[in-house]
Amino acid sequence: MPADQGVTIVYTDGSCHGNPGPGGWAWAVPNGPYASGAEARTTNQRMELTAVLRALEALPGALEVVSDSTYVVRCFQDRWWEGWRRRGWRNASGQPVANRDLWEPVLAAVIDAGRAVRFRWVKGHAEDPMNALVDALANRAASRQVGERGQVDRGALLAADRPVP
Amino acid sequence: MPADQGVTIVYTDGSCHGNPGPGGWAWAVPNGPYASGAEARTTNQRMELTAVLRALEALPGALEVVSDSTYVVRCFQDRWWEGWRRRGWRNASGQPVANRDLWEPVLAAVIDAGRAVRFRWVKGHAEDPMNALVDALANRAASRQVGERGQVDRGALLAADRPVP
RNA sequence: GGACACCGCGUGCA
DNA sequence: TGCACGCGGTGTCC
Repeated sequence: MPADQGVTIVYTDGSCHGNPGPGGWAWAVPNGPYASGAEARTTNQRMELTAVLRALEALPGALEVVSDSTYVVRCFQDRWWEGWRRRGWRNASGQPVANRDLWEPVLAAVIDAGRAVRFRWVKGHAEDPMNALVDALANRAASRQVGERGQVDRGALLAADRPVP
Repeated sequence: MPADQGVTIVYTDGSCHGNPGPGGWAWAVPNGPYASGAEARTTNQRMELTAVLRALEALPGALEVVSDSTYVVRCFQDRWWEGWRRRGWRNASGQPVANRDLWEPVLAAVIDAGRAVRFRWVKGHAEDPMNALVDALANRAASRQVGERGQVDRGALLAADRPVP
């Protein structure tokens, strides 16, 4: 029996037209639920982070979060958050850590809650179909400035999905 | 008397079937000379640039180069070349500047020579008949893989010229 | 100095 | 519809 037993895999992504500008986020579980949302003016990093936060809030149990953002993944893999807390939320350059209002609830939900959450990085715009799916969802949310919820098709992932006109 | 007195206007264009693939370039002066050439395997950008370089070599005096390539025009209008030289021929992403072997002689012939050369952008596939002419010439060169030289008809610019099958 | 992402633009094609 | 060729910029970290 693999150690991954019971771990939910969730893909996350964010997009932001203009950066800063109108943005969108999305998460999706293969053959499971998905959700997306939008913000009128934000940054790419905030949308990547928001996608993770919304997934943490919506999904119970052990998680594997798959993202193409090293900003998100390396915070945990390289334990950036330890340095941030030790230095009173200053980064290595002595500047205030950006997006602290999002990082704090994320760390609370992962580190402080002692929850089993693993982060995995995948290259963007590559072969991974689930990464392509959340990319399309986040992009659509950013363009339409609305959120969606639903169930990922088990067949062709994005058959009915096309770029927004 | 306009300041443009004595400025030769030259239209340039490049094409490339497949990109990368067999390509062609062309330049033409309204009611003046034209030239075209071909290459067996190249890119669209290299052909656009080559068209400019050949025009600079062939035509004396002050020039107005008209191109539908922002790649070519914005290098001068936005002074990309200054950044490239400052950064040791790295682009803004830190990668080596592409087509440096063509950019260097072009910059030498324009910037370093202190020559009066202006660049103007026109939308491709629009109403401009001279842009259509050099597009047809470059396309024909790419398809036939041969060069041509001649004189632009003063009448209907492209009466005998049609897209190559 | 390094890395990833997010965009914007035009051209060239299939 | 989607790909390749190329550029500039911001968001963020180490």
